[in-house]
Amino acid sequence: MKEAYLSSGAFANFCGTTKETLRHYDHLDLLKPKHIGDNGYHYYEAVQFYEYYTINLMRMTGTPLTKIKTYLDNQHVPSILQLLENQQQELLEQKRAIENMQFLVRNSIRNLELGIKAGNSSLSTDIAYFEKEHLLVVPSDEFLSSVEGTKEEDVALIAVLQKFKDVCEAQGGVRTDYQLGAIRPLQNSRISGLYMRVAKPFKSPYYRLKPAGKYIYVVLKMNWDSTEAYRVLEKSIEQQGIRTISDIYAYDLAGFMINGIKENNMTIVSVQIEDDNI
Amino acid sequence: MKEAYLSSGAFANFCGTTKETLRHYDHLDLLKPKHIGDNGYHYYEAVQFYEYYTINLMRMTGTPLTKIKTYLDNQHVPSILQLLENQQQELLEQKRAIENMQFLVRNSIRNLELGIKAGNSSLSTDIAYFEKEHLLVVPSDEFLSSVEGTKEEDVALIAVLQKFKDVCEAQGGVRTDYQLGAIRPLQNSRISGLYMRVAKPFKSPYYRLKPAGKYIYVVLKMNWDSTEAYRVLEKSIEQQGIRTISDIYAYDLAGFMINGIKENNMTIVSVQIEDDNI
DNA sequence: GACCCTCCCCTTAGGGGAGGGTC
DNA sequence: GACCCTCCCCTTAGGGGAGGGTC
Repeated sequence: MKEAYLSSGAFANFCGTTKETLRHYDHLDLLKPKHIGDNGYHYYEAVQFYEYYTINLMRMTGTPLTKIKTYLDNQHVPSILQLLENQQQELLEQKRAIENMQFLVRNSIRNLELGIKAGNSSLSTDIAYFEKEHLLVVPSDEFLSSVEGTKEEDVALIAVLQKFKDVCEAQGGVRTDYQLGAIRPLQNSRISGLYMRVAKPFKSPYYRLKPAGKYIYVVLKMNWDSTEAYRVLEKSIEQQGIRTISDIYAYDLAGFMINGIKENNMTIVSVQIEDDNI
Repeated sequence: MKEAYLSSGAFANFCGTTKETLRHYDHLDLLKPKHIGDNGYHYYEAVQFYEYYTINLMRMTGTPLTKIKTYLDNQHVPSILQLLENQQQELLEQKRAIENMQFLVRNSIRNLELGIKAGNSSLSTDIAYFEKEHLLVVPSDEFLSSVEGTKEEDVALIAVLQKFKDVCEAQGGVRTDYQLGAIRPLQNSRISGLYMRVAKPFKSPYYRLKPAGKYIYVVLKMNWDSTEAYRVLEKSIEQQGIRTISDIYAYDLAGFMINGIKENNMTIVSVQIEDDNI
């Protein structure tokens, strides 16, 4: 029963890989068939599944095959333990990177859907319940001081992005999608700060919670200039006698994914209002 | 201010990549510098960071650069949305794969440390508190029937592994490290079933909880044959008048990582006992 | 007919210089 | 001195045949 050999194809199938891969490992002396028939056929034993499994595990975390070979060649318990601890660290980092991207992708989908839903034509306000968001807010004056003698529109994007990057790193790698938004008080043409959404709250004066609640908003499409959107929003608030409880948030919904074309541009401008309005 | 160009090196640094990568993207017409100086220098604009960022995101999930190019070339909102949803799916799968490996690595580390701690020399019993484990148990008779006319030692490993794989898959991808253990009733030389540890409980007659609690155990080293370990354990239980509340679990601690060498072999044989023993 | 073998050539996403010019 | 350019060659982990034999 012990000599229940598997042909290369059968063994590959059992391991969930291909003959070519096994062949490659054979050439590297990494995993060799236990027996070679007179016909030249490669035969593997079932227990070699564990060897393949080990190789696969190490490979998954990016260990090169040559390095794997040295580990397998001298099976030394402490160094295997060391390797495993490195693997564990590596896996943690990979997981973090994936969670980063998940945040990014989730945000992008949410933004695009919000923009698409808004329809294409009129610039009209609407009221909806918005979920809470965690923001990293940098006050305008921190940019203005870093780039001398400029008005806010002129602040170099590079300085802005660098600032956000620095803050994120200082907070130990806060997760953001680098999508910029602006905060402006009502009835005031000056932006008080720029923000990015982040995944979680963090301890810093740069953190601000954008609370869940009712918001009045307008989506501006196919146009870079948001002053018209601000105007429509403010007029609507005044005419309907709505009591607001936040500044104005302006946020680019199209995002970096499709920001190359003017027709794709979508900006949402919103203000939180008291729950009992309307 | 808008023409604040960045040299290739500065831009690469800002994006967290290298000049060579940017050069590669340039050649592929994937991300080209906004301006080329008379000296041949490549200059990028800060806003191109977002283009790099997009490329990087897609690349992270395995999208080939040529495909990324077609997406970027025709910025079409619905197809970008489609792409993002694929990315999301892909990220979920990658995360699952990583969690699989984390389970595997964590188990291996735990096992090796348990084995190392046990010391090298004597075959003596000890009592300790063990955490609960989730097991996938396949009764012996299911193997015996699948391989006709064999005793348990002779059951082909391939059939055993295949059986476990099938059960795992039938349960929707139950997570295991494929490390085999055996269950044997006390005072009985016949194994009642084989098991593997799994990450979580699952709904199936094959699932069994190995509860947390006090266990008496012995670690066997540098020896494949565990009958001696069984004997020592049973004798100890009898002599000390210990009241047991489980069958005997025999489990290979060295695992597939280092199972090539007899000197590395480590098997733990344990039985749960009543909490008020000793 | 389905499987297996041994060459042998090909791919993706860059990395690493050499040799020479630019800030 | 630090940075940048254009060739040009190299790498990892296999994939894809061609041409020919085996179960």
